[in-house]
Amino acid sequence: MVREQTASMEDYLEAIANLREEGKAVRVKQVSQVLHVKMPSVTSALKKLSGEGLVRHEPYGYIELTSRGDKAAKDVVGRHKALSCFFSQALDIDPGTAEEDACKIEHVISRLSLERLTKFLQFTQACPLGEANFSKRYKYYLEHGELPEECLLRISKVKKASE
Amino acid sequence: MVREQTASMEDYLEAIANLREEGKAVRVKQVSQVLHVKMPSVTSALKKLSGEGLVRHEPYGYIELTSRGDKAAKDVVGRHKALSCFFSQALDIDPGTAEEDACKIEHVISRLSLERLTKFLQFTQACPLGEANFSKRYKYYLEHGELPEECLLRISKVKKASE
DNA sequence: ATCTATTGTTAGACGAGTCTAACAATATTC
DNA sequence: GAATATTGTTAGACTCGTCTAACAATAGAT
Repeated sequence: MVREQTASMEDYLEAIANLREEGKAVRVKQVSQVLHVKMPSVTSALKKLSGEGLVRHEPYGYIELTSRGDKAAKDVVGRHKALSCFFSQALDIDPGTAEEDACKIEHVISRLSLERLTKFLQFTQACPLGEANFSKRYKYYLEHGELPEECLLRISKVKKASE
Repeated sequence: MVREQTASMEDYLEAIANLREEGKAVRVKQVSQVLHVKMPSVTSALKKLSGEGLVRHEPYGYIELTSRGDKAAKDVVGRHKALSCFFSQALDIDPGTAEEDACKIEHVISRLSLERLTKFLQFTQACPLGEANFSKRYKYYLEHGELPEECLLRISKVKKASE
């Protein structure tokens, strides 16, 4: 699946899908507010996306995604979630920054890197190595700039145990 | 330090800095080849960057960075290196993809996330937790889809040792 | 020193995406 | 149900960054 939409068009698809998800009426005004653009920009984007069969929109009516549009939107949303998850959980970034970065990076990251990022997150959460998990030790390292005592401690214990 | 350049202009600065670094003569042709754009695009970019005092360039002459331009370029290059390093080393992505992704993401990632990514990499490399380091275990997980034996094993050993 | 190949520049078109201004349709309110 | 407010559309300007085509300067070869 090649990336066939520009960053902007992906943003429109994503915004429509999110509004849909929140049960809100999807109208030009809403989209324009979410994306911080003026209404004519939305109209113009909708025209383009309709032309490509990703969106259904009669003038002055509600905005809907076609099944193809929905698929494309879900793809973007998935990328977004994976990224913001990675940033906030693995890197302990504040939600605001995590969102911001996800919004930008979602348009440019490769499939492979995204998949690996996800797996990395799963791994760090699945491989706790004792009572303190990886994330906790990382956060200690972030705060103090050096490895946590218990991390070094554990190494010596392991060595003893395997002797 | 706010991001004051567009992605394109950052690409030009970066390319000039890299060519410089490699000791090559920095000319319009070289830059155009590196960035896969035509020469008029380079000329036009140079005009813009000169106007902003980031580049020195007499018509038909060599291209140089001013000190401000150099600073800006070093900043981009630093972001690029941090990212490609993270992708290739922490996520075990092939160098080609790591480069590609770094090239895109370097223009949009926040300072904070970049810093954390770097620290994360340092941490995973500094916190080996025994003979097999974190990266190795992660790569095992990548290949086999489950935690390595020795990882689970170590946990029990640690538990035994601390009993 | 001239002729040719290469490199670089200028001019101008184009596509993408945004905006403002003006107008049109729909909703709301009295 | 007419007056007004809100929402949406159209038209057209603008920026950014790219391109092609045509021309100009420099470098290299004979």
